[in-house]
Amino acid sequence: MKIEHFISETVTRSVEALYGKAEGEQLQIQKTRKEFEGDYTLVVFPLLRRSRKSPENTAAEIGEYIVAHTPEIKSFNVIKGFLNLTFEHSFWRARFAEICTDTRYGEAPASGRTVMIEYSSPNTNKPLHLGHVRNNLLGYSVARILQANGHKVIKANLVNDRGIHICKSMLAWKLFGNGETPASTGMKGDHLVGKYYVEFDKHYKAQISELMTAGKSEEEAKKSAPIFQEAQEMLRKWEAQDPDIYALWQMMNGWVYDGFDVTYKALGVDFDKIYYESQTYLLGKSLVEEGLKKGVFFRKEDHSVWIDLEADGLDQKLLLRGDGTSVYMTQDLGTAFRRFEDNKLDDMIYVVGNEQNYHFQVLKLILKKLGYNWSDHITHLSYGMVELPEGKMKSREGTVVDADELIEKMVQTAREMSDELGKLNDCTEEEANNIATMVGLGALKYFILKVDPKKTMLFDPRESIDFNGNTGPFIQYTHARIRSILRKAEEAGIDYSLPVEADCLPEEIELIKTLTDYPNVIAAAGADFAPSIISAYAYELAKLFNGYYHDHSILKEENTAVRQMRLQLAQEVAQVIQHAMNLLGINVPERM
RNA sequence: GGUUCCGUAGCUCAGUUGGAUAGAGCAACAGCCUUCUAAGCUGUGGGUCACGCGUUCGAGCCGCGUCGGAAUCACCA
Repeated sequence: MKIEHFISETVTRSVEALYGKAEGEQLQIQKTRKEFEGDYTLVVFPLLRRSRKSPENTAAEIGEYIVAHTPEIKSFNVIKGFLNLTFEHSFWRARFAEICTDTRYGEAPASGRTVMIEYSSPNTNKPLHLGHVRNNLLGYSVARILQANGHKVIKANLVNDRGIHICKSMLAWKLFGNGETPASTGMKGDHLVGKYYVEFDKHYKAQISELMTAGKSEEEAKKSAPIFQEAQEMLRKWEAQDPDIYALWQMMNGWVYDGFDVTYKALGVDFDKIYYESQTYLLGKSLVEEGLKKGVFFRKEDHSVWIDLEADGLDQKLLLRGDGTSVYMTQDLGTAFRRFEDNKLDDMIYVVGNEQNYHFQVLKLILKKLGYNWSDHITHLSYGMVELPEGKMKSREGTVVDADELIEKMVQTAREMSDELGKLNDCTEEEANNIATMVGLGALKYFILKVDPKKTMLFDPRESIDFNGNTGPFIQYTHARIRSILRKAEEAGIDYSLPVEADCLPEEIELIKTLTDYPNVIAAAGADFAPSIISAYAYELAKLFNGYYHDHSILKEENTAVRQMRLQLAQEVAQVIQHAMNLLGINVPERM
């Protein structure tokens, strides 16, 4: 039985026996805080009306009753209105034995729900940067967490492969590229295409200032710059499926996809479905027709279609241009509809930056007004910007942190640090590289995932590369140490798989209690889409074990039963750490 | 101006449905390698939880207001 159920049932029964049945009132039970004696605590303040006694007397009365009627509970103490209950060691041992035999500990049974999570969704005109890294890591981790909560998860990526941005790169490549390819330059495809996007911008800016010195206003200059008009012409040709443009588009996008694949692989993220906007951008028009018929939308004189959301505190929003072409919102209405219909989704989660909060607010509202109740099951997992110590990232000013460079730097630093510390001296070159990769990426991933998604976060490259403190490598390190102990136990032929009856130290009880909490942590992280809850837990567990590890010997313990219990405990801690890190998409090395 | 979000130690961040004396890490200082991995452990100092009012036995958390910051309010995606 789950421990929370056991406690709440026990306490509820006792309270009812003393004061009669409660009327839907929830008892407040929580883990006892470290500075007090006890395992679980009942807050008695809400019960005072029924007991008609002081908080202290009420708590004492309940405590006496519980201890007298519950063999598993050893003792109680009362501080103000808090009743602290202490359990017998045998109770914790039994609970620990349950955890050890559960091979899928922490994971919830199948829920029968299907959830789609869309993340990454890159543009194909430039490489991924730090903002995308946050997006990808969040999306992937939340997908893992939802799986652990028993849901069927579909990871989706909607690639924005068409539009004026890619045409800019294409045009600049055509004009100035001299036939360069990833193969001929040795450049990663996305970086090569990105290079021409920058190239376009350079010429564009030059033309604008030229036109402005010739007397045009900035706005005019922006519109009439020849290179810009040429890019627009290219987009028109693309939409008309001009064979030459189409071939160029396919070739350059292909380069970008090859480049993205490398980055995704390095980050350890993947997808079940990849959608391309070139195939979905015409969707949604029928929904607009439907909305017009229902009178939810209206048409203006120029034939453009709008919805008036002023009554909802928002403003008017365009849904279809005057020439009948669709806009972003049209497409998103269409794709949402298709996805719910095609996949029988229960929930849809979009991992998209907070600059689109308004968009998703409107999207949900419109679907609701069209009568689609599944609109309530759309979640925008919004995340804040990643800022640098010097200020904001601006791609045009060259202050972006490139994802590939960052990954390389992290791995390289991990390698340098471990060489310096002599950590990997007896590894082969290949092993050492693998470990450095896990550690470098672990540092990066943990650094990003431990922050609440909705907050703007500061990425300090120097701090992220510091492997001390509340970091991924610290947790990985704890895991590696435990594995090392277990290897040695195995070499010594110690069998610690059998149940043991040793008494536990307070630190050991503490560890078991923390392990007991793991399923709740996964559930909470799943409900809030919050990898940060998992990371906080993993750190707490690792820290707890580290302190214990320093103060008590495991292999050298002479009492066989105690040693077995400690080995079992170590093994279980390692497994839970590994599982938790897995949910964050972080690999844990066997040694480091 | 409207909408949404943020404001917690010098810095970066936690803080579960409202509960006990608000927690970590970094930085600073003082200890700890003859003993299972020192990428570690132990200790010290550091706070008007932006501010005010309210609800409550009880507020960092809930409500209202003020101040400060961010995003957004495109026939871009």
